Amino acid sequence: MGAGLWGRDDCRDVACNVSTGWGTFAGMDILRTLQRDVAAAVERLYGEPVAPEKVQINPTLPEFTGDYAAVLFPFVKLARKSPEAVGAEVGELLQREAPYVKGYNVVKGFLNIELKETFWHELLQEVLSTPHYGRQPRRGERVMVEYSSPNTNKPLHLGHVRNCLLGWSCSQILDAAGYDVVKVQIINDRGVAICKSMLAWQKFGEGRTPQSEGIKGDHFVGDYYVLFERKSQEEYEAWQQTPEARALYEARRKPEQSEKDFFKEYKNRWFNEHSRLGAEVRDMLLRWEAGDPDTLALWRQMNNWVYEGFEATYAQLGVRFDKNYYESDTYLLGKDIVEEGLQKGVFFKKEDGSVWIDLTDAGHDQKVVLRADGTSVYITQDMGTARMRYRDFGCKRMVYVVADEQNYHFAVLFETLRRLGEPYADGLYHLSYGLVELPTGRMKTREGTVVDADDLIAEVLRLAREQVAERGSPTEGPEAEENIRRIAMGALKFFMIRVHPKRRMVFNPEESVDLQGQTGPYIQYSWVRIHGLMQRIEHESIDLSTAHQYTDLQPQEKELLKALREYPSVVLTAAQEYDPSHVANYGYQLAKNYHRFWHDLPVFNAPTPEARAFRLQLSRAVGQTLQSAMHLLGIEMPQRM
RNA sequence: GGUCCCGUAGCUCAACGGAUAGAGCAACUGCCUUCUAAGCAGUAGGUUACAGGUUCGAGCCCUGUCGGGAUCACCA
Repeated sequence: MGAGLWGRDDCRDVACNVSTGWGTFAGMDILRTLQRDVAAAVERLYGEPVAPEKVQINPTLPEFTGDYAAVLFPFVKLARKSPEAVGAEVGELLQREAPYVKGYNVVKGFLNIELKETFWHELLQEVLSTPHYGRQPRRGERVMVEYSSPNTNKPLHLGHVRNCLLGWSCSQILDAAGYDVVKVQIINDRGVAICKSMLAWQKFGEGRTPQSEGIKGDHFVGDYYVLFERKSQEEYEAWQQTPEARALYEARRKPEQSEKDFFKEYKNRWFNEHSRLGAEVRDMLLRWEAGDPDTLALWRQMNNWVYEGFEATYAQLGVRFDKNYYESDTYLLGKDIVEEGLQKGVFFKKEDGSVWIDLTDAGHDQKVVLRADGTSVYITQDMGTARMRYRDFGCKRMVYVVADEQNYHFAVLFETLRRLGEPYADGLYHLSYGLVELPTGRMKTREGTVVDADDLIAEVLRLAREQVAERGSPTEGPEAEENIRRIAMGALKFFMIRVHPKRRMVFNPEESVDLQGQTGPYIQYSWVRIHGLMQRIEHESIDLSTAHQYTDLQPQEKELLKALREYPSVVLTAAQEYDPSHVANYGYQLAKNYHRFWHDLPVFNAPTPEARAFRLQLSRAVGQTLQSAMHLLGIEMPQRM
């Protein structure tokens, strides 16, 4: 540090990017260049070394002149001068020595730097000539992303939609950031819940199938789950009238407790101790665990129906998985780790034989990791699957996309794995997202307010079709169908992804998804405009080689270029923070800048051939970047709107 | 009660500790005889829940208070 300012060595990164021809300094690294040169200037002027990363560079606000602003407050103390004086001195030095500076001005403690026009041309050229602009080189490191993770007793709902969209976009972003991403889901295919569906089908199904009834398999199986709950409720209500129930009520009711409240509270106990259906379900679960062939056959049949249904929904959402894990394969895992943890002294055994971990010093409680009877609990299984996945893929990072209800569970799981010394423990991340609520509050199965994923998608498609028809665009034929699908899903996806994952979000199915304003279609529309221009270039064979001769750059054009420059760092930030909303909001900003540019400045009808060439090139760069950014969110561009 | 998350315009959301807190929706005004008006421009809307503190500078960091949510199962 502090070796000469603007010496030969520096020339490489600052300026001499000669290979591209007409450029004289690197465009994309302008922030680092400014950081370094401002730091060097401060050091030269005031004799104190300054770390370049301490220099803060922001885009200049639109109401001031200049392109980028250096924040000078941190240096006024060591300079022993006013912020204005520091700005003037640093600005003067930069303008004299740095080849890329056109001018400067100082407002309060901000040094606004105006860049020469060659900088902007260089920047545009870099964006256009970089293959897959925004993608980082491969790191040779694997990351696993677990998302969706449904139960097989009911269809996917609104919450799964947010989960899937987050999981998918997060995977895409990590991929763009250079990781090799392995996308997995863990399917909860066993347990009491699916047995309820199985039993109801066995008793009341009369051999019906999804095919015979013409409904999706997941809905078909889900309907039997609901049927079971209904029959069970009927049985319960009948039971409440029996002498046995009356006696229990009189004996156990708390003072002030109403009959209704008492029986509501008693339901689980009743199901386990008195219910005939309950006994049958438990019996079925036992037969399943014992490997009874008939039970297993039924179980496979019903789950396969569900998987067919899930596949259809996943296809609509545009999400895929590299591997499925099934709870039926993993629910016994983790016991070896418990044994190991006992030996390491990470776990301890209580008198009854149950095994625990004490996390009180980490701000958590004591937690059971193995029951007294030697059977696993939820967290045992998660420890086991974590290790299995690490063996399967060697991922040192694993991301769990799971709703924030389970924050505590994952905090405990990760801390436990850390203490066990698992090699991937520091790379575990819970991508916790807030529940999707309806305007009326939380979705409740019992109240029938659950928004079904397939219904939701159908509704959004219907709305998009309506809008397309209203604008007089074609709605018939495969191409129109595909455009409608892209617009509809673009709207839905953008709506859900643009919100920070951690926030709870309110979703109004009535108004469903807007197609105007800060939306997916707004972004798609800007791309469609560009797409139209690109097609004209083809047809009319326009000469774009004079773009660099364009001199009179407009503010709208600079704004676009500034936004383009940010794209790679936005992708990196989104990957580091596991937060796709950054990319969504960036896409909106870029589209907004483009719409303004389009409105204010003629492209094809630009005043000069150079201006036209430049604006077409600029449009192309924006189009590519928009498409790339939306691709990271799983949003596809329609050919026309 | 303990722990964690969230409180920003009527609504839905932004804002690496930086300049006068920004967008969209809803409301009101304008702009299609020039590349698609799913667009653009404008008006109005704010004590960033509240009170202190840290510093050149706080919506953001710290402390407390008040509201909302989640969780604190040998359920998954």
